Amino acid sequence: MKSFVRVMKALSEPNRVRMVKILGRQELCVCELQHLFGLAQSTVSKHMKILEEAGLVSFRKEGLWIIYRLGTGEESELARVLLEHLHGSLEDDPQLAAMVARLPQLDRGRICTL
Amino acid sequence: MKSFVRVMKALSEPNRVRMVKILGRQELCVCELQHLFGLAQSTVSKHMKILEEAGLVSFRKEGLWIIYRLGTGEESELARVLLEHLHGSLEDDPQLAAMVARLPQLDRGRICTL
DNA sequence: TTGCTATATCGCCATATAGCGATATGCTGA
DNA sequence: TCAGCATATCGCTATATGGCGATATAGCAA
Repeated sequence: MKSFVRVMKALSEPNRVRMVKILGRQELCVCELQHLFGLAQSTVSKHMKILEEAGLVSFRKEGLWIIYRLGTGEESELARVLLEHLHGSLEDDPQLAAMVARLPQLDRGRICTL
Repeated sequence: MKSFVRVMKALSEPNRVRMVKILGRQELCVCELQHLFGLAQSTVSKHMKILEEAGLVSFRKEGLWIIYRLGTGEESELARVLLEHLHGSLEDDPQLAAMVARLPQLDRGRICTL
């Protein structure tokens, strides 16, 4: 029950859902997410922790950057089912679409060392 | 996005998840749920409204009783997927198991007209 | 080492929500 | 009509959570 609720809560917040959707397109570091979403760095970091603890995303370190990517859902059957459902859903969300449109212009080196 | 979050929020609360699980076994009126869960009537009613608005349960009236049953998920693909996932999951939750064990003794006529 | 940068964590505030009791609504039966 | 019961809604309180800025941590570079 605890892990079930953990996954459900993680995807009960629109910005976190969008983060998962975005990471489904390409992996991103925290400061890229911060610029895409217009949120404080601490807020993004907190969201990613919640998603990571739910088994929805994972990360690797690359120098100073923590690069997040979509999880495989292998730890949690529920996470796997929801990641699969999200793949192809919610594409009509305006805020998500706007961020997806800005994805190609993202330049990690330029944005993060500002 | 709004309907997605509505469904996820509805199943982000342990007691609501248990209510869905219980209704997967048999339909119940509000006062039966109230007695099973040991919650105030107003609390149960509020939970059921949230689940109903998410398309996870439906109800019919039978005299004074409002009898809730599991939804079919036909309005929401996400609801359908989650109801399917829940079928057979979380059976190990102690509180849920305790309530399931008490299900056979439930007697609507005796409980509700106390 | 020192300085710089990216991320994580902490402390706080505003809002959301689970819980309750009290009250309103709605149906049934006398 | 009126009385009584099941359910819904309202008002409130305590806790949870999303947001921020400030600070701590960690890694790279000089």
